[in-house]
Amino acid sequence: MRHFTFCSVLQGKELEQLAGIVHRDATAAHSFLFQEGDPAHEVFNILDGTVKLYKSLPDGRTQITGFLFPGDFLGLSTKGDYSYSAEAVTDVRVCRFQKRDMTVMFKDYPKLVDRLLTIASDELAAAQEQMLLLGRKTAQERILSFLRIMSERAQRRGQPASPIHLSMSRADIADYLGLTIETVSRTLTKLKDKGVLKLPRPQEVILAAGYDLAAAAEGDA
Amino acid sequence: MRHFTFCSVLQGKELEQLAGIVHRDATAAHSFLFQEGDPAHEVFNILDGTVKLYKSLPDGRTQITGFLFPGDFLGLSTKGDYSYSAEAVTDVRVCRFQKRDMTVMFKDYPKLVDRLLTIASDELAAAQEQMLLLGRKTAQERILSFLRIMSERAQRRGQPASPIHLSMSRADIADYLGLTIETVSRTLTKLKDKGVLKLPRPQEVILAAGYDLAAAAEGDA
DNA sequence: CGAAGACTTGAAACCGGTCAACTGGAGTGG
DNA sequence: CCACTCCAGTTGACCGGTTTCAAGTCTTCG
Repeated sequence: MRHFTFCSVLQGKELEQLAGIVHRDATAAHSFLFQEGDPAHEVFNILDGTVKLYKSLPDGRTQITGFLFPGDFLGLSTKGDYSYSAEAVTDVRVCRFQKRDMTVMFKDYPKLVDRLLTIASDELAAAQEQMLLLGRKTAQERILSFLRIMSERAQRRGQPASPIHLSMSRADIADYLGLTIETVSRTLTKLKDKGVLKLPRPQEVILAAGYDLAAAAEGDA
Repeated sequence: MRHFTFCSVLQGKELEQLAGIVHRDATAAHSFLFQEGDPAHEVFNILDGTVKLYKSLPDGRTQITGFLFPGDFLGLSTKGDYSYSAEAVTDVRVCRFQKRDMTVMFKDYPKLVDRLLTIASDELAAAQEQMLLLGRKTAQERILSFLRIMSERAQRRGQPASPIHLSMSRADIADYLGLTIETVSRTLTKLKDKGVLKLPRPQEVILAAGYDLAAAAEGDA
């Protein structure tokens, strides 16, 4: 299936109707799309770049709950206030629209409801998978799971499975996997020494051909 | 707000219409409602008892992603196959109906769509909170967070905030918090020795009056 | 070329895990 | 009625993977 964004679909079909409803916007790396506690009346669709979602404790400890890439939605299934923060990891382009306008779209395009539920279902399944990772996997399994996730999402965007380009820092990877930056770095080095992967640059991972990433990420030797 | 189940609401209003659609059922403790990989065509509403949802790794390591109590839904936002297993912790009574029948209900009761999205949104927020717990909290913070969650959910069902009745075993608590049963036990003992709580029986926790559980669960001294 | 920041590497400490023994209450049967 | 068994929960001693603290190295960019 071909990769596409919600916005581009809308453009093709209902451009005039949606003029003044859908807005395009650019956001610089490290700036917020919104923060925990902000009222959630906007929905975003990522056009380009990487966004991180996270929650923090009072003393600063942080857990990244997900990364967003082109085509992904943000804020769709959020009611009331945002319960997490969204920050641009790289420079980002998004399209945004008011949630109340989406209700209007529901009436005209009832299939959107189904699509929305599918997205919510996928998000929840990913969240449960991440709980398994955070609660029960070793550092090495977490790193391999992370590489697998990044590789599969790149493929869904039409990119090759390997090399994997990591647009986020070691600190972000650590905050996503519930580890420290040192453990992330050490574990990658160990995998490199084992011949599982190559690291020509810190942000580029080349997987060894024939390595069963999925099995290794689940602890199957 | 008064506690009620979806089923009881339906009963009052649309009993005849739904005859043959909604079924009541009893399930013994430790038996499955469904397992990971089963096709997801049923939706459940818990009437009585406790249910656990979990995912496992090939070697048996298990992460419980949530507990369900009377009034809670199960399978609502699941598309395709279940990506997790659901098992009765205690004897359980549920009401069940086919998801395809729910689509019919959508047409007659459009507010259900909104309610559905609210449930999905709440589930996702809880999942993110749990990721923060699993990725970044200490054993003591996890136990206190757990007690807080159990207490608040009991209150939503019209029960007092304390004493807290734990219907699940130490093993289930451990699998929910990403710990071992020994650490769960030790941490509870430590909190008892500090005077934070009393443990008249393993499944009954009495919180010290005036103790700020919410703050302690987030690491505020 | 120099500075700043990201990443890596090393050594030591520590929190929670592992392994093992003990306790206590519920249920059973002599 | 009491001894026995069973199993969940508790407690203790030790271990080890990950964190912490502290240097190093590499890259980028002015």
